[in-house]
Formats: sequence, C-alpha cells, structure tokens
Amino acid sequence: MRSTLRADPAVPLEAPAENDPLYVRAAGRALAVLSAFHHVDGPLSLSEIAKRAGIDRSAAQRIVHTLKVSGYLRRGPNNRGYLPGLRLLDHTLDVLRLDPLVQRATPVLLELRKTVRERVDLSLFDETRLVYAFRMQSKRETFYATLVGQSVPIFCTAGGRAILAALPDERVVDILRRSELTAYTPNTITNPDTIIEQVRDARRNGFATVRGEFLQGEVAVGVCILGRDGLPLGAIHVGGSLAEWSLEEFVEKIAPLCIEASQAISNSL
Amino acid sequence: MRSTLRADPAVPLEAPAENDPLYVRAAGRALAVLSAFHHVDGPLSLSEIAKRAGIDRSAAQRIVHTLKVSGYLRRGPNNRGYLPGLRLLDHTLDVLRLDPLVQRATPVLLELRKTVRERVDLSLFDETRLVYAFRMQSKRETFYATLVGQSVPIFCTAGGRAILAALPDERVVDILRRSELTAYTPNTITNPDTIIEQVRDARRNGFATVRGEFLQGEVAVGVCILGRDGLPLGAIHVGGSLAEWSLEEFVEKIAPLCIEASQAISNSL
DNA sequence: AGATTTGTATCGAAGAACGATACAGACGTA
DNA sequence: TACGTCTGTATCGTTCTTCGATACAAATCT
Repeated sequence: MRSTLRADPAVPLEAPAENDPLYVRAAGRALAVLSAFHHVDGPLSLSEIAKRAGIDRSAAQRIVHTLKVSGYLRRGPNNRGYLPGLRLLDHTLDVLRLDPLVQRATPVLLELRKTVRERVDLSLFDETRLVYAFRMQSKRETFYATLVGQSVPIFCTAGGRAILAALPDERVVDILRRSELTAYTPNTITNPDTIIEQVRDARRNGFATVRGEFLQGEVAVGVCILGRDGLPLGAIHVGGSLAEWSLEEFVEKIAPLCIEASQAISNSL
Repeated sequence: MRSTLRADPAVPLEAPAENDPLYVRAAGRALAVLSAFHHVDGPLSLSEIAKRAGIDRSAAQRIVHTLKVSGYLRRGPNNRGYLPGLRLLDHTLDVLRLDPLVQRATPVLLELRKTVRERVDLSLFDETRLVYAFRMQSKRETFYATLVGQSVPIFCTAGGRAILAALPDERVVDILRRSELTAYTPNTITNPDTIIEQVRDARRNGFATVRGEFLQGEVAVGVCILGRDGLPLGAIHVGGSLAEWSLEEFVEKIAPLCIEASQAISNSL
C-alpha cells in the first residue's frame, strides 16, 4: 500500500507569513502541528512533532493536548506517539460536499462510469497540483486503492495536461518550471518542450491523453472542467488498461463521452 | 447528491474544555472556525462563521485570514463567502495512510472485493459513530458515491452491529442510549431490545447482517475488526442488492469470506 | 545500572490575541 | 436616487493568553 504513494508534487510548505498583523500565530501553529504528519510514515512523538512543526517542545505539548481533546490527534498503537485523529475526516466531508465542482460532477460522473465501465476519477486543481476528490472504480481489476487527498503530478497525467491546456502558455511554462519532472515510468515524457506540444494537442482536441506515463500499462483520457471565469477547476480522468485497449480505440470510445460530461458539469456551475 | 447525506449521528461538538491550563484557545478557535462548516450547505460569510464558531467577528476575521493564507479556507464561487480549502485534504491523506487499520486492511479488502464482486466498505469506529474510510465499488450499479468522512449510524448498519457485538453489553446499552434511533427506512429496527438481540446474534455468529434498514433494498454483512487489545477498531462491510440476493444466500456466500478477511487483518495488526 | 527517551505538570514574564472601532464597496430596498 | 445593511478589510491599545524554562516520573534503550 505504501508503495503506491508518491511524493506529493510541490506541496506548498507552511509559510507562516511573518509580520502579518492579521496572522494568528497560535492558530497557525496548531495547523503546523497537524502538518507535521505529512510525509511521515508512523506515529510521531512529542519532540518529533515539535521539531517538524518548528516549535518548542512546551508549545507542542499544549497544542497536542488541545488537538487531542478535540479528536484531531490520537495516540498511536500501544499508546506510543501520536497520529492524526478521525475528527479530521469531518472536515474532509465538508470540503468535498461543499465544493461546487464535486457537487455538480458527482451525478454526471456516476452516469459516465455506468456507460464507459472504466475507472473514473475526479481531481481538483490546486495551484500547482491535482488532488484526488474521489475515484469510481469499475471492473474487477484495480491497480490500487486511491486515497482521498492523494495528489498526482500535473505534467504527466491526462487530467493534468487537460488543465494545462486550459491555461495560457506562460502559466503552463511556469507550472512546468516549478514541477519536478520525474520519470515515473520509462514512458514518462520529461522534456518540457515535448510536454508543451502535448498540451497544444490537447488544446486542439479538447482532451488530453497519456499512455503509461504515470502508471505502467495505463491509458487515460483527461478532460478539464472550467469554471464560469474560464479558469480550470479540476479534471475528469478515465483510465483503462493497455492490456485491453489501444490508445486509439480508447480515445475514440471514451473521449467524446468525457467531453460531453465535462460540458454538462461546466454548464451547471 | 445532497439528499444522500444523512445527518451525522452524535458528532462530538466542540467542547472547549474551560479552565484547562494546557488548552491553547487560539488553536481551538481555528478549529472551531473550520468546524463552522459542518452541516452547512453553502459558503459562509465572516459573520456567519463568527456566530457558528462562537467568537467575535474580529477574531473570526484574523483567524479566517490565517486559514486562508494557509489554504485551509478559500473564497466561494463569485468571491462570495468562504469555503473549506483543499489543504484539508492533505490531512485526510495523513489520517488514512497512517491509520494502522487502513494500512493492513487495504490489500486484504482489494482481494476480498475481487472475489465477492460486491461493494466493500471500510469504516472506522470513533466513540459513538462509524466513519467511512473508503468504499470499493463493484458492478455497474451504484447507489451513490460515498464521500470519505461520511458517518453512518451504528445501531442500524451491519458494520455498526458487528462492532456492538464486540463490546460488553453495558457499552452497547450506553451507545444505544446516546444514539438517535431514527427509522431510515420502514425496515429499520428502532427498538433497543430488538437491536440488542440482533447484537447477541452477531456475537454468536461472528458477523452481523442488515436487510434494508439503512438503505432501501440493500443487504449487508458486517464484520468487526479487533485491535490487539480486543477492542473494535472498525468494520468491514459488504453490501449487495436485494434484487439479486436473498439475505440467506448473501450471508452464506459472503459472510465466511468477510470473517476470513477480518481475521487476516486483525492478525497483522 | 545509567542514560535517554517518553509524556506530564507548573509558573512568571513577554507578547500576542482580543474586541472595539472605523471605512469602503456591494447589495438589496424603498 | 438615496438609504440601510450587508460584505470584507484595516488599525490599535489593553488584557489575558501563550511562550518557553524548568522539573519529574515512567518507560525504553544501551
């Protein structure tokens, strides 16, 4: 399971915004404590939390206490260390159910999944990354379970490229410059110029495709969802197996349906 | 979509713990601000946030500002009001990937789903409620998309009853007493004594069943997952359609597999 | 057994958060 | 049009909260 988790591309680090008269430090620190759990792979002790959050052990102590009594933290197995608490999932629910895109997209994507019979994902665009809102599986076969909040790179995924296609070239270049162009598979395109060409293709076609660039043996079609202001909010992403499909077949069958779905969603926003 | 969301059973309200010398108030307030979005159905203005969080508008202003620059809040559509921000999903990921139960259960449940070909859920036990960690769909048909963080009642779901069966009678009674025994369908059992009988059945069988008590037309088998200390951590939940199955058939085919899966998970904890 | 961890508890000084107050723009209404 | 009320934003002095030092017991490692 752990092996399926990639490093998050460019997570905006806790930027405390020094000298901001409106900034509430203690509030920020509580979140810094919770953020200490990003990227770690097990329970954290008080001192570890303090170090990662960049605060004193005493401060950590009191904040951890506060978070614990509220359910945002809990003790780890065998009462060793701390883990993020289930209370956080309440906020997950708030984010998802209040998100206008998720609200509109859900029924449409349920329908889409019923017709395409392949894996359908919805991801949300957040500055420089794509965050998974949910995945609707299909078929028996599953690569792995995707967890909400997992984020995928923009440069080598179908959804990501579809989003880039909706942005002006200058922002595309900027995002690519800020991305770590890691080769996740032998097929991953890491040359910025080639990526930009792919993006231009996507711009013409109205959808983007990827063949095994992020996941071995996966074909995917991605279509961007635009907000009222014309800016990309997220992307639909349909993925299938290269064992069953050629890229061309997949595109021919899937892409029109995705575009239709995307328009249905965009129009209802 | 909204119509699929039930009121959360007994969410532990923000209990500020007055006169706790270790309590960091500003930290608690930040979370109170985020919690203001529970149960609402749209963007919240500054004053609404203040009211719901029980703080002054000025305090709300600064905390909202702090949360906004950190990505925990964002402006709503058309720049009206505020919504919970995507940054929260990073913490969702932390909760899920660091949860020992989720870690162990994921591969087992992927396998389980492959063999049963029905919907498989994992939910986590949190004091008086069951919170969804994830759902693995199967088949074409889907009732609706379940969102992470959604919680279901304990008293009338298969997973819930399985958990009750793992608790001593006194705690069962206590939890039932604290639950709102709402009839979600005409089939919902709301009589505490009858529920306790069901729980005793589940205790004998090693699994619990439910027929259309929470969702019309759904059969479900639930099996509890025990921690090392013998206390319930969560539940596996397999659901099918009454249009395809009788309760007996479903149980006969599904229950043994669920129990096996549960034991595989418990043993690896 | 000794040396570090762990989590917990207490306290006074320093400083940050509180809440009052003020202002401009958007919105709806008369 | 002019009004009132909402929105979000900005500034400031006093108070009360948070900070970080210090201390202690229990568990864990060496």
